[in-house]
Amino acid sequence: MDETHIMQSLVGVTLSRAVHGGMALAPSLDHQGSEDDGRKQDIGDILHQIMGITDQSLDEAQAKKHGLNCHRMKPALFSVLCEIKEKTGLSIRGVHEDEAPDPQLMRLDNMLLAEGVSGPEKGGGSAAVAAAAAALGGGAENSIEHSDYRAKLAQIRQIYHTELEKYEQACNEFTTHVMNLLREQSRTRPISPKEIECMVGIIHRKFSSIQMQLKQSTCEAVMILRSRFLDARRKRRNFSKQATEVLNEYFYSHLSNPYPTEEAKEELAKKCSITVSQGMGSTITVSQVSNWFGNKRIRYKKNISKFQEEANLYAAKTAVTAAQAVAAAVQNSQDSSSPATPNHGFQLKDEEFQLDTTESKNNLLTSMFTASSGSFSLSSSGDMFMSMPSLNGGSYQRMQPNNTGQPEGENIHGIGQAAGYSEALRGHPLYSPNGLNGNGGWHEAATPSSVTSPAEAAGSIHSDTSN
DNA sequence: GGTTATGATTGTCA
DNA sequence: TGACAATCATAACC
Repeated sequence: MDETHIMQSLVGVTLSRAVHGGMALAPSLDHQGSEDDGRKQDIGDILHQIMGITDQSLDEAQAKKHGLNCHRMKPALFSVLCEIKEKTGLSIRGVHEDEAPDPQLMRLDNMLLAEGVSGPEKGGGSAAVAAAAAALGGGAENSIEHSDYRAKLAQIRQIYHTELEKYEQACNEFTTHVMNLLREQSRTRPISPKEIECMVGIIHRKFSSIQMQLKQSTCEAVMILRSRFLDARRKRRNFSKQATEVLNEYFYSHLSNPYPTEEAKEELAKKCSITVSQGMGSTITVSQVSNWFGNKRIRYKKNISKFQEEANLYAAKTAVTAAQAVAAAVQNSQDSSSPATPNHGFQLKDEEFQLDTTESKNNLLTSMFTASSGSFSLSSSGDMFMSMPSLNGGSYQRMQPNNTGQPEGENIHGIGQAAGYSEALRGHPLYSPNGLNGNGGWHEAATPSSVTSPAEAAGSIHSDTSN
């Protein structure tokens, strides 16, 4: 628009002034009268041709351009154009604008640097991963997720750098192209180096805004990655069946005081270090054990009846295990002390308990003892279940039968107690809602001073064997 | 797709 | 600091 304006003003005013003022024009212009008018007309035609170049084909324009470049009036016209342009101050606007760094861009850069996307390749993102892991309180158990996280981060990093490189290359190419164009144009129109610089600045700003979009989307991708991999809620996986069983066994075998100590938790965590379901390959941590017990206590307390069956199941299960262990112990004892006495009540019972499923064991136990529980010393078995070896493969000391040749029914002390547990589930304070204190808590049900079983085996993880 | 189960988080309290 | 209660978010099941 300005070019046209300039041209028009050139034709109307400036040029005539230039012509009459004796600027660097051909000497023939100093002639007078009608000849002057003819020259003006000539210049007007030239300018008209210049203006018309844009409407012509490339070849036509090229040819015309060459003709004009060779025209004798060209230097004079060009200098006039330069003068006008300088006076009108059209050039170089905003060259030095926006010199201050964009805070948004700075934020993005900082974040990408912190996340290990930009910056040095070495250890890319590992610091961020480590920090995130520390924040989550995780340890080696998160290594798999973290390696996955790193892999994804590396992928993002690679895409980011590739795209960035592309943009930079495109920017350079475009800048070079524009500069060449401007240099070429500067032969026919006044273009100062500052203008070229200004144009380069504009191009760079345009490209940097595109880069900012790239950085922004990269940041978003990293955020999504973080939330997916490092937000524990998102990565929730159910524990494996075995792990749950281990935890449940402990819980129900310590129902009077289901508060494992740190050591017990560690032991449980170790014992549960079976891969959680869905093959994530993680192990259960101490804090997960704590969570599990916290949840379990609350949910058990909230709906005891619902857990009754489960409690029954684990009771029977543990009882059977205990009975088997007792039988084995007795067998060993007999083998070593009185090999001449091959038959003992335990052996038969042991065989009877070689059942396939826990349920069938449970049913058997129930059918065996429910009706005749009176014949077994339930009183002595009140918390027998508490002392049963549940998970650590530890001691059965409290389960050692009295090897005193009592009648068979009473000899199967452990089994009787197991039945007693079954009974207790219905009536014993330890396994009834009454086992909880008035506030629905366990703390008063088993005081710390009384929970340590003297018979607890060394190394046992039972931290809170009941009273 | 709705419901239930369950692991994890958060805020509060002792 | 650990336990509890409420809640969230997801998995699992129908």
